[in-house]
Amino acid sequence: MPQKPLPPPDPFSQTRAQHATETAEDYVEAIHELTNAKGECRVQELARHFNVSHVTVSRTVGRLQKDGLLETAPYKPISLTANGRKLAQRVIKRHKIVLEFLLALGVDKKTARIDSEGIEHHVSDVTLAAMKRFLKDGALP
Amino acid sequence: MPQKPLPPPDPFSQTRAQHATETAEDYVEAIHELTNAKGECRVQELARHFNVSHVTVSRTVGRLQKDGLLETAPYKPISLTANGRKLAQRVIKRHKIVLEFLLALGVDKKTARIDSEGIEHHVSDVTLAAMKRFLKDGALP
DNA sequence: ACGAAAGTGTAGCTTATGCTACATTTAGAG
DNA sequence: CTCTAAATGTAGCATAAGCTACACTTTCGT
Repeated sequence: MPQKPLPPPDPFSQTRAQHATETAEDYVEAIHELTNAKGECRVQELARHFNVSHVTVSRTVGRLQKDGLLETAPYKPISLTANGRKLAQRVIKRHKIVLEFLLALGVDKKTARIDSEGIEHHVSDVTLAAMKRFLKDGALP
Repeated sequence: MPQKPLPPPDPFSQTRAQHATETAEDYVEAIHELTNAKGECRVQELARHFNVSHVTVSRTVGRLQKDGLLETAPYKPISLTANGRKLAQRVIKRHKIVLEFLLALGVDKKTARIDSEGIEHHVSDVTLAAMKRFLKDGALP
């Protein structure tokens, strides 16, 4: 007999999940750098950094806390968890390589900065390795 | 005197708008190629192509029609408008350059295909020019 | 010509990301 | 110490993109 339709096995997926991941990466990266630069990281700072309202930041921070990437409390600063720090370090390293790669390619600094932020989330380990090789060898394989 | 708060001057912006643009680019690209390959483009084909439900495609197609990028009618195939075709050609050209660039960099075909789809939306004209130059000269400026 | 299968549309739910307006807390000036 | 300004939180709305379930067309085989 036809059973009751199974509960949604995959509540959200694909693009939505990917965007959520990109957001997480952007946030941990920013939190890591703002913390290093200013000693602590505040909602308002993130809002300025991303050029969005503090409300948007506040909600996203809540989600990332639920996901175990950061910790905070009402009216308190935001700090990364061990997991968050690990992710941040990976993301920052990747971002740096992409940026340097674009510069090596002859892209001007301002454009390279902008493009690298968009591109970084879509660079696989394989492509990242190719960029590193290029930066080191200055030539093709 | 404090006037009534102005009506929202910018109903949605930034990330949301950018994602919407990326979606538009992906769709016109796919529609252009599916039309070339199969003579016509159907909702179901797009759903298979993007690996999403036909409902998602249907809604997005409605928005893109409203935006003047394509035309369709209930139960009819989808075709690009002049604007849609123009956008598609730009996107396809850019995508092709990014893909060839990654291949030239030594990235394997499968990875290059995947990464180029993520990267293409974030490559500015400046960076695209740098990639073209690299493909042509095979060296740095 | 009819009935089933495939395709498409509609209703309604979810999450993620934006916003404004308003409430609350914290911190700093006096 | 108080009182205000800045920061943060909450309520409530919008859009975009994902889904399932169900209804309706089209198409195609028999």
